[in-house]
Parts: sequence; C-alpha cells; structure tokens
Amino acid sequence: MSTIAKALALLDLFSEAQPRLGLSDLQRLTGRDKATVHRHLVALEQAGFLEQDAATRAYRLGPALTRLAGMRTRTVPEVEMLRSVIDNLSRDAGELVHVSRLQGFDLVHVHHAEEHDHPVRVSFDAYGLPPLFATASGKAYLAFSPGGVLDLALADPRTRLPDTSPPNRLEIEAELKRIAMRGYASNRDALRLGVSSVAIPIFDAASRAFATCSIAYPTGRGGKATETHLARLLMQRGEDISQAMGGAVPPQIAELWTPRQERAAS
Amino acid sequence: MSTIAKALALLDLFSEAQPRLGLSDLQRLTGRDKATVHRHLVALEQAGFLEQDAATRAYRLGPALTRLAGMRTRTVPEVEMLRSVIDNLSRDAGELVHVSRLQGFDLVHVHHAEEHDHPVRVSFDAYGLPPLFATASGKAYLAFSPGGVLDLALADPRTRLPDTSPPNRLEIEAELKRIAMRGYASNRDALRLGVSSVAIPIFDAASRAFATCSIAYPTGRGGKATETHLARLLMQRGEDISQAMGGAVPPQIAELWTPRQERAAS
DNA sequence: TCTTAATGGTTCATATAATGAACCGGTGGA
DNA sequence: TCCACCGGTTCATTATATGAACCATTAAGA
Repeated sequence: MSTIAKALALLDLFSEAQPRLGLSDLQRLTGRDKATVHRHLVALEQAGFLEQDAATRAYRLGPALTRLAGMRTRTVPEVEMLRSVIDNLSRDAGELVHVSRLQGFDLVHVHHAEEHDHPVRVSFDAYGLPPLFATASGKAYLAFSPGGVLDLALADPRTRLPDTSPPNRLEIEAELKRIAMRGYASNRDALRLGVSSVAIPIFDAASRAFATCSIAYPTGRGGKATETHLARLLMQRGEDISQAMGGAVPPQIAELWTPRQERAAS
Repeated sequence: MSTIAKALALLDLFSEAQPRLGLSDLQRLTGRDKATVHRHLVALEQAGFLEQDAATRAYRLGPALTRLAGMRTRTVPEVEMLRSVIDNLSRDAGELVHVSRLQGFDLVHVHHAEEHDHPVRVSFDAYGLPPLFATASGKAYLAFSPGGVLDLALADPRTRLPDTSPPNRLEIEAELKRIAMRGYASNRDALRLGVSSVAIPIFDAASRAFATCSIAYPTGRGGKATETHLARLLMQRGEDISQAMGGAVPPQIAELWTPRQERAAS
C-alpha cells in the first residue's frame, strides 16, 4: 500500500457520525504508528484536504475538497459522473438502467446503460418525455417531493397520457405515500405493454429530488420477487447515485434504503 | 516535499480551462519523472480522487471529491467553513468583515471578523436585520440577482428604513447596474452615521447569490481611495469566499473580480 | 496534592518504499 | 517506412517514510 493511499485512506474515516477526529482516534482506527499518521495529517492539512480546529486540535475535512468538487461538477458532464455507478448497477441487475432529469414536469433522458445477460430484455428507444404519472420514475419523483408539487403535476395535462382524464387524487396520494414508505416506485405495463420498472429519486446538494433512476425489465420475467430484488439493488446504490451527481440523500431516506447494519459496515 | 504533497499537487493542475490532462501533460507541468507521476496518478485514481477516461486515457477529477465535499458541507457549520478566509481578509484589510445570509429579504448575520490595527474602527453590534436598501450588502445581493428579485424587494416594506418612502425605482436600477458593472456595492453613512462599507455577493453551487460579504470602515478614515482599496481586497477574495461555502462564482463575474493575468498565475 | 494516563507532537537511526533511466508496445502523422 | 509521441512498466539505486522512544500539556483519580 503506497504512502499516498495510506494518507488518502485517512479521509475516508471521517463520517457524518464522526466528522471530527483527533490524532489518537485516527491512530487507533488505522492501527498505524502515531508519528506516521501525524505526518500524513500534516501533509493533508497543508494541501487543504483537512483542517485543524485551533481549540480542540481535532481534524476535519478541509476546504480544498469543496474547491475541487466544484471544479469537477463544473467540468465533468453529468453523464460522465454517473457512468461508472450506473454501468455497475446495470451489470449487477442484468437489466436496462435509466437516468432522467426533471425539466419542469418533463422527464428528459440523461444516461442509460444496458446489460446483455438476458436473451429477452427491454429495448431502449428514446420514447421522449413520458408522462409523469405513467412511469415509475415520475411517481418516485413525486413521492419524494414537497406536497405542492403534486398539485401542480395534477393540474398539468402533460403529466398524463394523452386523451385520459386526470388521475384520481386520493388514489395517487395513497400510492405516493406507499412509495415513500417502502423507498421505491414500481410500474407494471403502464407505459408500454410487457415492460415493468422500479425507480428511485436522485437528490441534489440541497437534498431535493431533481432526477430519477429506474430499472426496466420484461414483465414476463418475474413477479413480485423480481421487483423486490431489483428494487433492493437500486436502493443499495441510491446514495452512490446521488453522491455521484454532487447531491446528498436525506438521512431518513438513506436509512430506509440501506438498513443500519450495512451502513455501519461501510 | 513529501510524496503525499507531490501527489495532491497533481489535483491542483486540473482547472476549468484544462479539466482533462494526460500523463505527459502532467509530467511536463510538474517536471517530475514520468514513472513517478504515473504511480501517483494510479494511487489517486484508486482512491477515487481521479478517474481515467477509458477511451482517451486522460485523467479528470474523480467522484471521491464530491463525496467528501458533500460530507464536509453537511458536517462543518458554515461559520467554520468561512472562518479562515474571512479572518485573513479582515487581517489584510485591517477592518471589520461581515458575512450575512439572505433569509427572504432579511440579512441574517453568519460570521464576522475584526482586526485591531486601527485605533478607531467600526464596532460590531448585532444591529439585527438591517433593511436591504440601506446596506451595501443588500445592494450587492440585488445587483447580482435576477430582475424579478428587485420587484419583490421594492414591494416589501421591510427592505427600507422605517418611516421612509420606497426608493426611487429608476435611481435604484441605475445604481444596481453600476454595481454589476464594477463588481461591488458601496455605502457611505447610510445606515449608521460615520460608517461606510463595501460589499460583494456570495454565490451558491448553482451560481445564485445567496449571501454577502462586506467590509465596514469609519467614513472619516478615507475617501474614494480607501473604498477602492478595500473593494479590491474584497473582490480578490470573492472566489475563495464562495468556494469556501461550496459555491461557484459565475465566470464573467470571476473575470471582473480577478483580472486575466492574475487568474492565469494562480 | 501528587499520580497516572490520556492527549498532540517531535526526534533520529533504520528499513522500506519512492525514484528515474531505460525499455516496451501502440498510434498517428510525415 | 520512418519517426515521434503517447501511456505504461521494470529494477537497481537512493531518498524518504517509518516507528520506538521521547517531550509537553491537560485532566481526571486516589
């Protein structure tokens, strides 16, 4: 393990639970010699990756990180930021994975990845701008947005399939509540016959839903078991996806997506 | 120079102008041996601080940066994030520096720093919620916000001093335009007699003004020369301040604040 | 009050890990 | 075909990271 890797590994020890760590804490967590850890800390601090509280002498993550992260989000297109995590998800799921961003109430395509494991799989055509209420993505977005958004969506004719009446308000509210409870939205044959999907929202830096990620699979492939399996995969990657876009999943939803013991392990 | 510092210095070579750099580019920029640079790059990539484009083999800033930066903004209070840069600014200016955040049209105090160089200096009392139109900060915010914001501000009685009529619309528009042109707002004796100030906006991650930073000084101390001197100091630190809060200054304003040659040097 | 055990930080002989000249294989002009 | 440049690798040499022992300070505990 290179010296660089050892030093950078120190940064990963900082967490929401423990944002401030002292020299001894880090020495214990790493098992390395105190002098070694200290020199690493000094190097990281001089580069601005850590900063030291003058009073407590504890270390915390430094300003260089926000500077460089800002540079990244400005210079790297969002497609590139998503690619590795979405590709991995597609490989694990063996199905088509789909990321859309919300522009008004339009779901505009951002990125997709497909895996060729299954002989029969959902083909992706840019069937642009599907109505919000006809997709798992749309419902995932609405279920994790503030209340007023639903009212606006119900009023807008673009959110439903052409030549249909607005969705029943009480039914939709009940469904969105169920989605918010279990953490993901699902759909069976709603938009295209034979195509089912599961979806979760993607959150921005202010923890507001602004995009969605979905997995589409042939309805014929499986029943409830398939759905829950794919939803689990999706939710496990939920935090990675939001983080890749520079956002943050609200704590209670993160807890819903990845149960306590898994979070502790990571 | 430690190995860690050398590796981390590589990250600073990535910029908006050159977000993708190849091995040879980095080797030239650092003057170090190619093998050395390559091993550093691999270490950084494995830690997620860089990622390599599979096609071009060029490197770009990696996802670990956004992850850690998000952690920082969530765990470190904004006061702490500002402290070092504001303290430095106060020391350089020798005057009271002041950061306020906008909540609706209220300027709420976030952080301040005072330097004791001058025997006579502006004393800070928490004269809470000064009206927008009576402060340099307020005008700096309005001058760098979308047009509609001014309309709302003019309509709100809280934005002006009690028992005064609303500001003349044309006059204000002309002043805000002048502020936007030169990059900073100024005030002489408007809110408190004997107190002048200069101010600039602070931008969030979406490059929207959401807070302000101002320097206050006794009006008696100097005339136009003092004002431009302090404004220059303020604008030079403008990018650092926004970046410290996790935000980004819009390019054209960054250019206005720090002329081309200085930017090239950094 | 004197002890003890934490804390953060430093020193310097030692050993390990970083270094760089030379090398490889591939690609894209001239 | 040649040549230059690219990203990447190898291995003897050397410089650098390492860690046991040390110091100074603080805060309980007896």
